[in-house]
Parts: sequence; C-alpha cells; structure tokens
Amino acid sequence: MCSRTSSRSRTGRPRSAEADAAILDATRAALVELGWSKLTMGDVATRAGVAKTTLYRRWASKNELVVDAVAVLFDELELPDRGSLAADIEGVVRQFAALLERPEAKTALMAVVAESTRDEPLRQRIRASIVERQKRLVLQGRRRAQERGELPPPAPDSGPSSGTDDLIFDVVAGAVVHRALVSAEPVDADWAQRFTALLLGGLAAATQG
Amino acid sequence: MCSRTSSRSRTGRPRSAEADAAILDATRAALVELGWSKLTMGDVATRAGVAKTTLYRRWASKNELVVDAVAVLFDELELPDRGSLAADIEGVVRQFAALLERPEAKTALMAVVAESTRDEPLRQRIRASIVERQKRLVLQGRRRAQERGELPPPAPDSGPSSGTDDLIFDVVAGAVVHRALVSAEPVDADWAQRFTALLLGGLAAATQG
Amino acid sequence: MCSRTSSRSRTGRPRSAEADAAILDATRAALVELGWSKLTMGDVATRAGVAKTTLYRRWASKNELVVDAVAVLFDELELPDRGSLAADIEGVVRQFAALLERPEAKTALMAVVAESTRDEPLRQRIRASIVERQKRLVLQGRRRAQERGELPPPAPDSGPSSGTDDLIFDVVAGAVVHRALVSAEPVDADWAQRFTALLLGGLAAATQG
Amino acid sequence: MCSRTSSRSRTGRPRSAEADAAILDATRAALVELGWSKLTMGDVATRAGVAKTTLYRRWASKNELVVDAVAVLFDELELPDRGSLAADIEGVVRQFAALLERPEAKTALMAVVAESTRDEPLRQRIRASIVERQKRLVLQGRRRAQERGELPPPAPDSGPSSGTDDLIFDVVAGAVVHRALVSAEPVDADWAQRFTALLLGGLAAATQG
DNA sequence: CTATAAGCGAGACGGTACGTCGCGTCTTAAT
DNA sequence: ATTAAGACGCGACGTACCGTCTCGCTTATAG
Repeated sequence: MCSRTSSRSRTGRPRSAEADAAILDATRAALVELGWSKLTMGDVATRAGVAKTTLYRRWASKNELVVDAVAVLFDELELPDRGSLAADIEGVVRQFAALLERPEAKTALMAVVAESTRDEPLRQRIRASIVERQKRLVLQGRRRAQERGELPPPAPDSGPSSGTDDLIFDVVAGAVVHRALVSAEPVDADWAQRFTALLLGGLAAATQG
Repeated sequence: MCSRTSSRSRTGRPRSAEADAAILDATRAALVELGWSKLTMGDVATRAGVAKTTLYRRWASKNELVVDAVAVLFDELELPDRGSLAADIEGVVRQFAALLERPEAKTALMAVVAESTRDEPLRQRIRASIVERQKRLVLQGRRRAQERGELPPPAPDSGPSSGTDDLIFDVVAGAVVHRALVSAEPVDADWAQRFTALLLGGLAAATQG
Repeated sequence: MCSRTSSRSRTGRPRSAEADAAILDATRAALVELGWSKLTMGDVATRAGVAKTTLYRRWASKNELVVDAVAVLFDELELPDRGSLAADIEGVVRQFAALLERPEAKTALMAVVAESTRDEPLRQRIRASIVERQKRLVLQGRRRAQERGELPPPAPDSGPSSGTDDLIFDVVAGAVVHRALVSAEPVDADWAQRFTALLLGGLAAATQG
Repeated sequence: MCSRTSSRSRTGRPRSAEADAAILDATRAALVELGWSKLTMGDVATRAGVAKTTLYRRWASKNELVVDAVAVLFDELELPDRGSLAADIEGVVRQFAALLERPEAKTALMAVVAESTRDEPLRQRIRASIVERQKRLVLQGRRRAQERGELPPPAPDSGPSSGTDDLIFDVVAGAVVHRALVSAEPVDADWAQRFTALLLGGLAAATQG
C-alpha cells in the first residue's frame, strides 16, 4: 500500500490513518455505483472527504488504488473444513462465486487484470494482493485432502507448491470467473457440483494413471 | 457490426465500406501499439484516414468498436481433426492460447468483458461476436468424439447443446484465459497436455459414473 | 442575387424559382427565432424544405444569404410627401426605426456590417442591396425640399449626389441605429422630433453661414 | 471584467493575474490577425500560453471576452481642452474615428453589438465597459462649454445627464460609426469639420428656439 | 516554546480526449 | 442539370478528468 520506509524522517505532520480507510471505502462505493470505467479520482476524493493531493500522495494511479480497495474483499475467502475434498472444492467455488457477484469485485477484477497485461508492476501488485490470497486456498485444500488420505502424500522432494497446484488453480478460478463474467450464468449449487465432479474425476485419473 | 436493416432508406450517399475496414484495421493497430486504455477514438480515426464523425456514425463507443475489431480474430479459430479427442482438445487449447498471445487480443479481451459487467448490450455483442465463435468449437469437438465412439452418443431428445457443453466450455476457456492473463504463465505443450489429461479424466469419470 | 448569365446553357432541369423564395423566407424566420449567430445553413435548408446543395448552388455563404434575405425589408422604405422637410425627416426616421425593431433586421444588420469590415465583396453587396436603398430617401427628401423652396436649389454643376447628402445620410442613419441598437432606447415621436429639430437647425445654419 | 467579490473564498490557489492580461492581449492580437468571425477560443488560449479551461473559467463566451479585450481601447479616449466647443467636438470625432480604424476595434465593435441584440447581459456589459466610457466625453464637453459660456448653464434641477446629452451622444457616435463602418469612407479633417458645423448649428438653433 | 517540516483542503493550472455540431463537398438515385 | 437525402473530411466547440501546483492552515517532532 502506501509504503513508508522505516528510515523515513520522523518530523512533520503524520499521515491520517482515517483518510486511508475513508479513501478505500469511497473507492468501493464508487465502484458499486459507477463501475470501473466511470470511477474518477476526483470523485473518490470527494466521497472520502479528502483533497485530491491526499489521494495522490498515497496511490500513484487509479489502478493501484482499486487493486488495494478490492484486495481486502479477498481476505474473506476461507476454507472451512467440510469433511471431504469434494465438499471443500464446492465450498471454495461457491465462495469465490459469491465474491464475484459483488458489483465492486465484478467490475474491478477483470478491469485491473486487463490493465495488467501492459503494466508489469500492476501485475505484481495484483498477484501479491489478490492472486496469492486465492491460491492459498488451493494449497490448503490439497494439504487437507492429503492428510485425510484422499490424495497421495506429497513427493518428499517437492516444495510447498507444485505445477499441479497451479493447474488446479487456473482451472478452478478460470472456470468460475468465466462462468460468472463471460457466460454470465449463475454459479449455483448444481453447477458447482457438476464442476467438482469433473475436477475430482480428472484428479483421480491423473493420480492413478 | 453496423447492421443496416433491409428497410433502410435508399436515398443519400451510401456509407463507405472501405472506411469500415480501415477503421477496424486501425483499431487493431492502435490496440497493439497503445493498448486498450490509451486507445483513443481520435487516434483511431486519424490512423484510418477518416473523420471522427464517421467513426461515431458507425460505432457508439470505444467498447463496441473494439469488440468488432477483435471479433474477426476469433474467425481464425478452427478445429482440424487430429484423430482423437485428446489431440483435438490440445489443439484448441494451443490455438486459443496463441490467439491470447496477440497483443491486440490480450489487452482488449478482458477489458471489454470488464465493461460488459455493467453494459448488457455490450455483453450481448460480445456473446454473439466472440463467445459463440469459441463455443462452436466445443460442440464440434464433442460431436466428432461421439462419431469416433470416444464419447457416448447424444441422448435422442437433447438439443444441439447441453449443460455439459457449457461446463466444458467454461472450464476450457476459463482455464486458458486464467493461465495466460492472470497467472501470466505460458500455455505450452506441457501445460496443454496436463490440462487435457485432467479434463479427459474428468469426462471419463462423469460418463462412467 | 443568384445571377444566371444570359448565355447559360439551356439543357438540364431548370432551377426551381419556388426554392429561392422558400429559402429567403426560411432565412428570415430563422433570424427571428435564432438570431444571426445561431442561424445555420442546414437549419435554413430544412425549414425551406430544400437540400443543402440547393442552397449552396445559389448562395456561397451565410453572409450573402442573409444580406439578400434582409434586403427586401428595405424595399418597404418610402418617403411619402408629408408637406414639409421636417415632417419628411421625422417620417423617415420613424420608418427606419420601425424597421430596426423587427428582430430579423436588428440581429442581421449589424452582424453583416461587422463581417463586411473584413470582406470587401460583402461590403459591396450590402452597399448595393441595403445602403443605396436608404440613401435614395435622403436624395429624394432633399430634392423635394428644394422644390418646396425649403432648401436652396442645387448648384448647377453638381451631380445627383453631394458630400452634404452623404453627411446627412450618415448622421440620420447613424443616429437612429445607435439609438436603437447601442443605446437600446426607443426611437419614439419625441426623440424623432428633437433629432429632426437638431438636424434642421444645423442645415439652416450651414445654408445661411 | 471577471469581478471577484470581496467575500470570495480565501482557500485554494488564487487565479493568475498574468493569465488575465495574457488572454486579453492574445484576444486583441487574434482580432487583428483573424477578425471576429475567425477568432476561436482555442487559438486565443494557445496564443496566451494558457489552457482552454483557464479561459472558460474567466469568461463564459467569446462575446464577453472580446468586449473586455476591446474595452480597454476606449480608456484611451480623452477630451483635451482645445479652447472651444467646436474644436473639442472635432477632437473627439477624430479620436473616435482613429479608434475605429484599429482593426481589432473595427471587427469587434459591430459584432458584439449585433450579438447584444439577443443577449441582454452582454448589452449591459457593453454599456458599462464601452458605451459609458464614450458618453463620459459628451458630458465633459458639454460641461466645459457651459463653463466657457458657449452653452447656457444647466437647469438648476437637472441631474448630471439629460435627454439632450443622450441625443448628442447618439448623433456623434452614430454618425462616426456609420461613416467609418457602413459608408466605409474616411473620417478626415474635412468631414469632421462639416459634421461639427452641422451639429453646432443644430445646437445653437435648439438653444435659441 | 519556538522552528521546522510534512500533511491537509481547496481550487487554479496546463493538458488531453471527449462526443457533438456546423461547415461546405461529395455521391447516390430520382426527376 | 437539378433535386432530396445523407455520408464525408474537417475544425471548433464546451466539458470532464488528469496529475501538478500553489495557497493558507494544521499538526507533529526537534531544538
């Protein structure tokens, strides 16, 4: 976020912590009301009751601001233990889908990813703030399934992550996003179940084969 | 595109067909050079050797223009018969990934989808111009696999499409897009193979179960 | 107006005479409704039920069109014999003032004169169409006063016009226009009387001195 | 000009006074080079080295801007005491005529008056900025002539101005403008002398009668 | 207890792009 | 050849945001 190096001068008026929160709240509110493309920095500043200079002192651009504003939504993602891998997958699918139904997430997520295709620093920020938060769930779910014995134990020389984790992540996140935003169809219980069955079947085949 | 109903007035100077082509070419060139967010209507008009008004007479907004400009890229997608369902899937995955590596597609696709979350007509346009073009390949691949006997024949009372087709489509397209644009990792032969194995395993399990 | 040389080709469809009248009527109507600066060629064409090309075939610019449209108003100016020079002057003053109260004249006259300061051909057109029509009244009034014996007879070697005529013309027309448009005060009977007294007094002094 | 009331907000960056001057200078320069009808706000802004928004923040329209730009020319008008009423009148006539020969005044004056026929606020602005500045000279000249005894002293109950002042003003200003801009003839020493003789004769007759 | 320094709200600033309007020209098919 | 219709290249419009700047003021720590 607005990183202040520790070696920074200690004199002068400190930045207002309330302003930070007000700005992020205002950003989410503006996303809900206006959507990504009609959100303006001036409007956010006005909503937050803050001067434009205050805003620019903290975030260099609309993209970074929105990433930070939306990132906290992804903190809510959790993986409560539902007893089986299938139930866990269905849970995370439904949870992610619920997130994507929130208008601020829906409009912002694809937009910042689109911007990130031509802005590497932004891509890093998205990865750190959003993507890793999601990926964590995949690792956690896999580990839990291995503990339950639903999946074979990890190869002893493998690190904390693996290519299969990446594959699963892209399949799960990609399918849900595509269903929700491109096909614009509901990610309901039925779809989640059918998707989970497909995924588990594939995993089983890969494990056995 | 700029559909002219057949009942349209016959009087007056007809619209230039060359202008249409020049504008779409210019739009793709601008996407490559500038990316979505820095593309301007004025710049496109200049590149196309056309007045701004001519551009606005045909497309109401940047969004619609870009959808039309990018849509033709999806005409190139084909499904040559590679002899097996696995090979066909790998083929379509690689083909779609190749498309997503083109800078004009990469920068435009997510952007217009993001916009479409708040613009239903735009979503319809995307569906008609882009999504259906992709989905066609899924149907074609499934039909071909059924002819080969790799998949059970269609239920006699089912229509040309099914819920499973939709599921497969979201999984394939979503996974490839997510891999390419969000994870920003290459969709290489290895990944395509592993993804195909996962998908086929899931399909087999679903068919047998 | 729209001069057609007599040696003009006789083939092809002849120009519509009705269109000419309709265009000039439409121009005056537009002047009344919109004023000079908001009058547009396209709007005049629409009002006249005529294509823009038809309009441009006859008049090269808005300025010329408006001069022609307004010029006919000045045909109404006459100098009925009221029995004395004073009465004649008052009459012409009131008549000219009445003309300047018509909104189409008010908005157009100063505007075209302003344009004519940088457009010599336009100035000539104004002179021929408008100014000479006014000046005629001065000559006529002077001649009539000389016939009545109110003014000394013309010098035998003088032409039909003189420097004094020009001076009188500028004073009368200038004062009325300034009163009506710049001071924006009514040219009522009282003012006309006081102005006439001033002018006649000056004429008498000049004649005697 | 752009009057700033004393109760104006004290916060925020104050407006640049230099910008005001630069804009008015640029406006006069553009009037000289291009004339009224080809003067554009964008061009003025560029010449002044100022953004278009800065210009619009101060003046709502081209009309008001031009009035302010031209108004300062009328500050130069003075009435040096030449010893007699006749000489004073000739002086003011020549001075006003000299002003009207400046291209920026010539092209702008009639144009804004024409616009003012449909724009009451503009008319007030012209009156305050330009007309009153001219009228002042008439009052001053009359007062001076009364001090000299060339004119009878003012009626004791009359205010600072009178209907006769207005009449004289319309006659002088109107005649000079008409001569210079409509008849487009030079206001030379001879014309000024003949005009002054006419006017003085009329005044004498009015005073005696 | 003052001096220094940064933060802050306000709003003017130089820019860039917008989407619209009017211009005057042109290309149709129909008189 | 002229007409109505309307597309065309062009240029200006007035507005909206951008990101920066200059104000006067506030709120901290350091001397």
